[in-house]
Order: sequence, then structure tokens, then C-alpha cells
Amino acid sequence: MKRSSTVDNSDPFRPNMRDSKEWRPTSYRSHTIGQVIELGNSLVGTEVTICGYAETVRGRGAICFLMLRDGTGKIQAFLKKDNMDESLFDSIQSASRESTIRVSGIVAQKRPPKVKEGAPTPPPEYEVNVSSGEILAQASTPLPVGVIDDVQVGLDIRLDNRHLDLRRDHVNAMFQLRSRVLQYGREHLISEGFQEINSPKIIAAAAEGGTNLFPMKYFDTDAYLSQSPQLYKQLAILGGLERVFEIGPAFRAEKHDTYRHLNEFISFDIEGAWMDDEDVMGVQERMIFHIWSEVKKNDQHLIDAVNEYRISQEKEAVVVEVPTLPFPRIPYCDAIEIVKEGGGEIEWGDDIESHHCDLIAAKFPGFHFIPRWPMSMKPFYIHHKEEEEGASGGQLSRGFDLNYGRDEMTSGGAREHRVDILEQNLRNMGLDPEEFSFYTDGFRYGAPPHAGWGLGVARLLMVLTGAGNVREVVLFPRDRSRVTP
RNA sequence: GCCCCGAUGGUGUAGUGGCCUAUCAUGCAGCCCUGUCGAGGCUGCGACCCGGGUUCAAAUCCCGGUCGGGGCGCCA
Repeated sequence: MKRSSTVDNSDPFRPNMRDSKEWRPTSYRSHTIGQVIELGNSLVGTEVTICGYAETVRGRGAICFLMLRDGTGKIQAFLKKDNMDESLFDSIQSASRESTIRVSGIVAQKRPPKVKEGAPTPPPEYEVNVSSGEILAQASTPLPVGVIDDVQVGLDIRLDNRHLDLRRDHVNAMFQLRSRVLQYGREHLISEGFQEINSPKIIAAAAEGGTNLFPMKYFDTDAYLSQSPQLYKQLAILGGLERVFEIGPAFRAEKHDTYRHLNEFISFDIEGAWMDDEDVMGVQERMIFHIWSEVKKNDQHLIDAVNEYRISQEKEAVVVEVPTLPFPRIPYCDAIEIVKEGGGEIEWGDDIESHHCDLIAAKFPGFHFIPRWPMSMKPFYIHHKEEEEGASGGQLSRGFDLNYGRDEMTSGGAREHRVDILEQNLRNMGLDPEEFSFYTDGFRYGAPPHAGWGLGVARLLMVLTGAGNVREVVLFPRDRSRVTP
């Protein structure tokens, strides 16, 4: 992982939004703005061509300051009427904010700003003394939502104008973090021998029962959008792929409307042969440890961009605290006791609801696993051992959840590999094994014991970025009332 | 599916029956300023969600609708 460690992130003009050192020139620009910032002094005196959005255009008369921003950073372009074509100068000077502009000129060290007496001298900054340029596309006015305006915009309006919302530093940073989280997660799983697969999203039958599926027409037959890759990743394991993962969409036609639910979401799934629930909990905690460690090591500038906004909103800054391994395991039976001790009304066999999770989170504020749920509360494909029973005699399962605070991140478990028990589980849950023959047939010819989990990517990002709503960390969220943009 | 709440310029807000030809900020338009950097100064523009009702009088009260917010259930 390459990363410049010399960049001063405290400087607002050097947000270092992306590591752009290796980007090649394109037809439109010789350098990214991030490169001009990072290379700084070594570029002084050389001509560069940069492109970006006009964040501000200041000054009237014979000089003009154009703050240009691209996806890698921001830099000031300095325009002087004497140094360039007069009509071009006039048109850039009167360009609307967020117009895209290309400028060419010599890199120079900026004149230092006036500082208060006794204040430290800021580090040197660079600018481009423009000699030529071009307005690539003029932005309409007024902007439907401000990019740098000092007003709070509601989430709904922001999502209607996501293309502009994304131009805001902290929003952009959150999506860069999302990409990093997926990258580090992949890296880790590949290092443990997992291979990436893609399962079908158009399916014929109810995959697991339970949640509602979106129906669709597949030519002349009825089909559904997949609610989970669960059964297909198991089939991949039965086929000898040993360790697989998939990062893909899942669709649920539930009419929920909360900060943590969407009707389309990205599920980060794994499945591994010859593994049980403990084994895959280990994979998960190591993967989260790796993600957090790498973000802390490489991406503090992105966290800083998020925090700069949070502080302006008088919210607490987020801190990337790498969790210690192993994560606490709080078996379901113990969790019930904790809820009871905390004054919650709950009995063995009840689901642990959000307000119950608050009581557990008071004792275990970070990531924690809740293994060994009652079999009756888990899907048919979850494995159980007959001899494992709860305090009141109910059958336990090898299913687990991973929670952070009050929120569930993951659901997983050891899978049932014994076909006769699998079919009995289906019947116990009121499902017809015949309808699942595409799945159960996979178990008839020798099946390895296996285990896996599914992780909600946006929920994990909520923890990392402090976002209070999954919609913040999903580009174009799909919820009960939103299918556009 | 259940419960609670809300809707005022492009954006975010103040306004709980007459003081509203509606507040403030931001924005936008224009002018002034030859190195700004949260630029500054001046002038102007722009709004009461829709439909019905109560009242001498409705942004304000009532009913319906639409859209949105919060909580719950369910889940990842």
C-alpha cells in the first residue's frame, strides 16, 4: 500500500482526497490537482494543465481567484487579465460555481495568507498562474443544493441531488472509505484462501422463505429477485470450491423504514468447507481487524474529512479504534440473562430486539458475537447438534449474529450438511422440501460440513464513519419510497 | 404493518388567529474593491405543500390528500 506519509492533513487546501500520484495524464489534463499539491515544490516553474469544478470564483476587475476541485483535491488558480486572453478571463471570472473548467499555467508558490500575530506560519501552498484555459461546461444557477454552502440540507433533498451531494468533501470521503473497506475485506479473504464468486440474482423460487421477495417476469415465467446468495454459495461449496465469497446485491420486499434497512443492499457473504461457526467467526473478526487496521494506517485523511464536517455540525469526531481479538462471544443464553439483569422483559426463545441490544451494548459496546441461538429462531439451513440444549431444554443451533452496539451487522452459522435433517428442518418450518430440490439435491452425493456468514456492508460503514443512516453510505439507496435517481 | 411528528424563497430556518405588503442565514443577480483565502461592503431577487372547511380575519385552527421525519416490528 503506497501512501505519502508527509502530507499535512490539517491544511484544508491539502485534503489529499485520493492517492493520485500514479495517475497518468489524460487528453484533458497533465496532472491531477492532487498531484500538483503533492509534488508541490518540485513543480514550481513548470506548466501544468488541470481540470476541475469551480468551487468559488472570487475577485472582480483585473484579477480573479478560481478555486478548482477535482476528485483528488483542490487548488487555487490565479488569473490576471494581463496574462491571458481578455474574453477568456472575463468568461472564467463570471463562470457560475461548479462549472467545469480547464486551465493551463505555471505552478508557483502562493503568497502566504495574513495570519494573526503569534499564529504559526502555515506550510507553503501552491497555485497555478493561469495563461490559458477553457470552460468545459457551465453550471446552471442556482444549485439545487450547495456544495460548500453553510446550510444543513435534509437527506431527502440531498439524495434527490446525489450527483451534487457527492461533491461535498465528507460525502466523497465516505464513498472512498466504502471502496477501501471492500478492498481490504477482499484482500483479507483472498489471503485466507477464499475466491470470489457471483451467484444469480434472478431466481425461480423462494430462497429461504420468510422475507418477501420482489416478483418479476422472466420472459414468460414468474421469477424473483434474490434475497440472499445463501443457497447458491452453499452449492458452490458442495461443488468443491472450498472457500468462497461474494459481494453483491440482495433484494427484500419488506416495508420497513428505518435508518438501517434498505430494499436493495450489498451483502458481503462468505462460505467455507470443513468449517464450523467458530471457524467463520474467526474469519470475520480477522477480516474486520484487517479492515480497521488498514483504514487507520492508510486512510486517516478520509476520516479527517468526515470529522471536519462532523465537528462543524457539533457532532463528536469518529475515531478508528482497531478492535482487539477475539471479539467477545455472548451466547444467546447469556445474552438473555444480561437483558433480564438490565431490567428487560425477555424469555428464552424470544428474539433479542433493538431495545434489548441496548442493554447488551451497555456491557459490550464494541463488536460482539451472539452465538448459539435457539434452532427455532434460525433458518432451516442452520446446523444444530442434538445434545446442545438451552437452560430450559430448547434445541440450540450453531447460528450466530455479530452486533456492534445495538445494531446487527452479520448473521451466520454452521450449515446443515446432513440431507435428511435438512429436509426435516424444511418441514419443521412449514416448507416443502420438493420445492428446494435444486438445493437439497446438492447434498445427496456427499456434503462437507461448512459454515459462513453474510455481512451488511452499509451497516459496517455506519460504524466506521459514524453515519447515522445507511442511506449516507449507499450511492443511490432504494427504500420503500425511493426508486430514483 | 403499527405508533408519534412535521411541511414557509433554490437550500436551511423564525413566526401558534389581526403586530406578516412574513424573520434570519445561505444562494442568485448586479455594483464597489488589483493577492483574495470562511474575503469584505452596498443594492436588488426569491417562499407560507395541495384541496375543502371554521372565522370579520388563517402561514397559524379543523378535515382529507400528498410528501417527508422519528420510533417499533422484521432483518443484513
